[in-house]
Amino acid sequence: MDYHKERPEENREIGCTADLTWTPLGADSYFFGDGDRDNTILCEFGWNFQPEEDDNLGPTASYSGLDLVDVGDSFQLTEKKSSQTAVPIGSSLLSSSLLADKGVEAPTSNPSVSSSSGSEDPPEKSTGSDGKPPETPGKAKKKAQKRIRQPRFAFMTKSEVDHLEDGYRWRKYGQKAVKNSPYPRSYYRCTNSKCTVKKRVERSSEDPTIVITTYEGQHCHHAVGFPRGGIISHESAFAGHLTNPASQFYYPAAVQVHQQVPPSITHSSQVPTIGEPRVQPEAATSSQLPTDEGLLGDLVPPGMRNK
DNA sequence: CGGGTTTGACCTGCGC
DNA sequence: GCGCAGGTCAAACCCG
Repeated sequence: MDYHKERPEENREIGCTADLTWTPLGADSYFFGDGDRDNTILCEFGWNFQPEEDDNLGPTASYSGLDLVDVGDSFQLTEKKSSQTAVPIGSSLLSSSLLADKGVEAPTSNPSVSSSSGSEDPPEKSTGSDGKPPETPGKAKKKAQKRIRQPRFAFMTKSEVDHLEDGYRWRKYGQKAVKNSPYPRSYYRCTNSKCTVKKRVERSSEDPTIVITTYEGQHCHHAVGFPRGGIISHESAFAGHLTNPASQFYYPAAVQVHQQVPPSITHSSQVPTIGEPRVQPEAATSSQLPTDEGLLGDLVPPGMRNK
């Protein structure tokens, strides 16, 4: 079942080639969900999405010349007519919180809580790879077991700057040219030594004004806070992005999220998430707060809610 | 001097 | 098996 929908603004077409439904969440966003499959995608100016299931009967969507394709344990954002993987996605914090908002048990995939068996190591140097000489234990371990993917999620943001402020401190550890794109992809790692969160930042080759940010993992610590006074209370991998005046963000107001939850979303409960323990401090915290506004609440400082 | 960035090399996964 | 592309490392460099 294919259908298309015109965005109210800019008349940008969002193509959808899956049996899913678009549910308006406000002027700039839609929920793209299929309750039966526990997949939810929040499309904003760019989009946030979360394949929430392990069985991954994911949707295939397209936006601005990109295809979102379910490829098993992750999603791929690929350029049309190209097999190149641009943004693989796992599960996202976004829906996690959103679901929590709905009183639905949020998926928990806390990378900080070492995933799958304590074998998961301090990622940092575990990849002693790069090694020329000796095979460090870490390397051996890495070879022994497949690299475990942390939950990921990505979103697109219209911004002039590549690296958006999100309340956390990041250290850039690499940059690579991306095939079929004139823009390089930057790799960042949370500066907190105990935190394994990483993020990739790249510009859309289709629309240079759009920055595609992909987060992997969840922070195991508090954000450093924002200059404008807000200390991020709960963990959110992207607790902000709103402090940069040069950026244009399209996060729907949390209120809207509450009010316009598409029925389908509520099905997104069981959502295990990549075989990780459910215990997740962050999620727990979120769901406990009566007035919690979910991740979007985390994202959007009160003063910014009604853009 | 400490912390962050740059950048070339290396490793790994995947498709052909 | 090979080549390509993505991802990571780490030395060199930069900056406050």
